[in-house]
Amino acid sequence: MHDLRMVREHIDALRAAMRRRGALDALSPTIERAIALDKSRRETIQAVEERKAARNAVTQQVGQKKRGGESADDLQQQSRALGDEIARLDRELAETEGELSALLLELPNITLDQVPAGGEENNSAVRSWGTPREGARVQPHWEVGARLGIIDFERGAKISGSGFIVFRGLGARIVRSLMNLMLDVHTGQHGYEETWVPVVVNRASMIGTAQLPKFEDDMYALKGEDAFLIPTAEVPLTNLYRDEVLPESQLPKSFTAYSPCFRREAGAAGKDTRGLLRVHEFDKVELVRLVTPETSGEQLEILTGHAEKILKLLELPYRVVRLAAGDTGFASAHTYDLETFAPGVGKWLEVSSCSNFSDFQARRANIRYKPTDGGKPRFVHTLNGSGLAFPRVIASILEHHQQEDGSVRVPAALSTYLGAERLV
RNA sequence: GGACAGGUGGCCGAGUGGUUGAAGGCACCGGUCUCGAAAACCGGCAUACCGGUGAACCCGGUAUCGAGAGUUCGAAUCUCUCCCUGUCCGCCA
Repeated sequence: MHDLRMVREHIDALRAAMRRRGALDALSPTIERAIALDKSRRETIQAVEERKAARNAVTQQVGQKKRGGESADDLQQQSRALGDEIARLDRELAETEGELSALLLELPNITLDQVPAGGEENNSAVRSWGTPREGARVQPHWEVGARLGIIDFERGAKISGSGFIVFRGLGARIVRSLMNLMLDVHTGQHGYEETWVPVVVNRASMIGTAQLPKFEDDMYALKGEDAFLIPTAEVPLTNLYRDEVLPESQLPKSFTAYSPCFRREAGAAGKDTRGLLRVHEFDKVELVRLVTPETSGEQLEILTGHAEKILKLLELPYRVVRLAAGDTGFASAHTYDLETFAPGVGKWLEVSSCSNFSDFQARRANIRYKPTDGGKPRFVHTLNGSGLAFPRVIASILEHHQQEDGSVRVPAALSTYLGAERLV
């Protein structure tokens, strides 16, 4: 969400930012309407506050007269009349502010200077690690998984529906091992606080991290309650300090959590339907950081490095892609996608998306910090990234580490947890 | 799920219709005192929004006592709904 004053005073910058996202045409009416509403909002505020001040003066006189035993019928009459006007203006104001804040929630974040304008075609790899493997003789992961008996797609679909997976035997154990590996590295080497959070959250939390109101169709909503299954642990983790003020000395705060993630993928029907590439429920270890505004740029580099570390440990070649403005998520100001190559499907798979949200989420969620120098509370900057998402990592492992004989080599960092060096 | 009891400023806590944004205390900041510190004493100490030509400061106004709605000339105080917390009972992994 944007600061109303910023919208008012830097409207050109806002328009330019929307243009870089390729969304100016679509959002221009929203911006114009917001500006108009802001103007009428302030006019109404002035009108209503003037009357409130008048009424306050009158009712005080009523009080004095009554205490003196006098009647105050005329004053009461006057106050009642003012009250009627106030009620009318208050309704008008509520209506205006309701529409205005709804509009503000629809505007995406402003991307940072280093983010190129335009869409996906302007994404650029900023670095890469390892060598993507030639894939002609590599079996896709869904065939490997079925052949080894570690992934049961059919029964997942039977018990839950398409896009739900059952891992079995060593497959299930791989999930548990990935969870332990990632949490151990992020807590032990990267200094994150390990957390275990609810996967059901309320509407306020979903608005705080900007899944709502725009993406409600992609969320699993609980029947009979205003609550949702999380699409990522980003939601509970970032909202931990919603409506709180942290001492600056506690920043940066960093949290990691394993959680299942639930996504309806409403807009993606028919895309990546095979295998593990796009499922409705998956597992992930998430990284979240709350930092001071001055440091969020460097903090994104740090966080991205933490996610990369896992790919290195799993010996999976990857590239780091800086997303162009039009491909950058709604709430993000700067995003790096981590993509690992899966030779069996012949695709780069996004296994992590590391973002700096600047103060966009902090403003919505009202997460602030008190500066050490004694200044007024300011909004923190929030960041998060997957570290990493399991299914595509598993797909990549099954394909990249596939051997000539069809078995799969387990990288050393993982085999410690798995208790097996090969999947046969 | 049922029955009670509660939700007031950073914290504790007073306040049941009218100069209450809110007593008192703690914490915090400044000062006096002291060689210095402690104690004592004095003073300060909420946030948001609107306006006063932009910013800083300042000034005026409005709102805020869990949230929302209502009664009233006037609500922290009365009524209703909801949320949350505590205690007891029931149920349950």
